[in-house]
Parts: sequence; structure tokens; C-alpha cells
Amino acid sequence: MVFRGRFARSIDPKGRLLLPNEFREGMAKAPANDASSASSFVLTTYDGCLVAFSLEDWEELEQKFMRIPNPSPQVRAFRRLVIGGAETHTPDSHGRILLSPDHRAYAGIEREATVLGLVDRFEIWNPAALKASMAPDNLAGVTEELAASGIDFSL
Amino acid sequence: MVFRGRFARSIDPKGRLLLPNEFREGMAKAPANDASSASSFVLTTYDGCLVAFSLEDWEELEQKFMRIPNPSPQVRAFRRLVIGGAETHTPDSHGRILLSPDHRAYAGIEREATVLGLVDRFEIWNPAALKASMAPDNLAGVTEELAASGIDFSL
DNA sequence: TGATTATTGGGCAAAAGTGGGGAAAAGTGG
DNA sequence: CCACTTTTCCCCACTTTTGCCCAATAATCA
Repeated sequence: MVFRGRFARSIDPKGRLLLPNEFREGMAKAPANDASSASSFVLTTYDGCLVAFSLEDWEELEQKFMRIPNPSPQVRAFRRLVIGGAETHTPDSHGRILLSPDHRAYAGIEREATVLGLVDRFEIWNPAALKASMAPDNLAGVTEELAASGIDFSL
Repeated sequence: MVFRGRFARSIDPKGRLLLPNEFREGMAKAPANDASSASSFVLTTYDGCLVAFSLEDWEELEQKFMRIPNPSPQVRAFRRLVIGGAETHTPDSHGRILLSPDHRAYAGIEREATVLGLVDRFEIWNPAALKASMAPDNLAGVTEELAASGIDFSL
């Protein structure tokens, strides 16, 4: 499954977020009736947003982080944010998840959110924060950086 | 298939854009009846317009971006714009696609649009924005830059 | 001019998105 | 250990959007 696309979503009064229809892998859709093995995933905090990984990918990441030998205070702090911020979610029958108060606070999400597909993961943002993060100022020098990395993106 | 040419298009009240007849590769044309394997493609946000790539080309690009090791904040922001802005489209039986509200907003497209062929990709612009982007001011120094790159364009 | 194809518009059914009631479960305090 | 409060989950109802189809107008070709 590839997560692709940017979707505006409202958070309902109960704090629920409806995942884009495109992101609900093998899970039960409203009209369908069968399997309904709602696939759960992990949501964590990073970069001012919430990042979602499949359970498998997450477990791998988790192991990598926890196996770092002699972690510096910075690494320990980073782990507390990223690993400690992880929550497992299983969407309801409509494909919605209930964002925890903690996660909403971290990402500054209130009534509106933007869901952003990034191939093997997706992110959940406060729309204004996302826009700010993609502003030209934050992109300055990327082209050069990419070129320096020896990769040609022909964009 | 080579995309070539500049086409003025109107956006209908539902937000649909009719692709130039020349750009509909192996997809079903109105009168034809056969296969009708409407070829889907990817549309993303960049440079203030929407850029379309074939699915194959896009998947390659996507992988390149997502495989950058230890991406800097700038690269992450860039990915959010370019990779996160990608949407898959499959034209309807008339060769039309429905532009998402997000894409229309990004490119500032309302009632009119210009479709621009660029060999292996094409772009969709707000006509005024395209004109502005091609204004003499934005072309200043190109000749020198091209010369510096050691390539002779004889133009 | 007549026939064919391109472009545009709009109706309608199905699906997606949104909101909220109320039961069940979890948490809290005596 | 029990009663009470709060949160979570499951379900139903409503609104909006999307996808599919058909029709009308404009352009092109012979």
C-alpha cells in the first residue's frame, strides 16, 4: 500500500479524525461486510506533526532506536519524543481514529487537520503549521542540497 | 509519448479539467470503444503549478526522495510539498480529471487553466501565473547560466 | 453543407465525510 | 469493594462530494 495525496479533514467534536478512504488498506468499508480486519497502525510525534507507520515498519524502527549503544542525552530525549510518543490505533467501522488529547496538543490540532501521504507513512498536521513548514523560506537551498547529494531529480 | 504544446482549458463548475486530446496516451477516446485502459498518472504540486508524471516515472522519483538517508529539515519540507502533494488521477471516459480543492488552491486555478507539455511531463497552470513566471524578469541571466553549464543551446 | 470529433455542461445514484445518541468500558474516589 | 464520573466505542442519520452517464454546443474535415 502506498500512501499518496493531501487531504483536508475536520476533527469532530469528539476529537475523531476520519482517515482518507484511500488510506484504509485491508479494512472494512462501510457498505462491505466481510473480513473487516481493521489494520491497526502506530502514530507518533515528530517534527511538530503526527506520523503514522504500519505496525511492522514501526517495530523495526523501534528496535533500531532502542539498540543504539551508549545513547547520548540527546538521543535519549529524542527517543522519549518519538518512541515514547507512539500510540497504537485501530480505526472504527468508518475508518476514524480518536486522537489523544496529548497528540492533539503536540500537533496543535483542534478543528481542522491535513493528512499527508508520504509513500510508506503518512502525517497528520495542523493545516497552518504544514503550510508554514512548506513555505519557500524552509525550502531555501534544497535544490543545491539535493544536487550535492549526487541525486538528479529533474524537477 | 511526448507531451508537446500549450493548451488553454476551462475548468467546469465541478472542477473538472479536460486534458488535451494529444495527451491521452493509450486511453479510451470518446468514439473508440475498445480496451479503454485509461492510463492513470500522478499530479503533484511544485513551482506554483501542478506537474503531471506518468505513474512509472513518478514511482521512481518517489523512491529517490524517500530513500534519502537522514534527511535534513529542508529535505523533509520539500518532500511534504512534492511527495505529499501527489495525487493519482484516472481520466474519465471523456479524458477529464477532477482537480482536488487542494490542488486548485495551490495553483490558484479557478475557471481557466493552461496545460503545458514538457516532453516527459506536463504542467497545469493558472494562466496569469504562467505568464508571470515566463516574464523577462524571471529569465534574466539564463543565457549566462546555460553557458556556464557548458552546454551550447544555440538559441 | 453534412458528418464526425472535440469540448463543455449537468443529472443522478453511490460513496465518502460529518455529527451525535447512547451503551459499554475504564478510571476515580470513598 | 462499590458507586459515580468520564471516556471510548458502536451504531444510525444526514450532508456533501465523486463517478458515471447522457446531452448540447463548438470546431474540424471532407
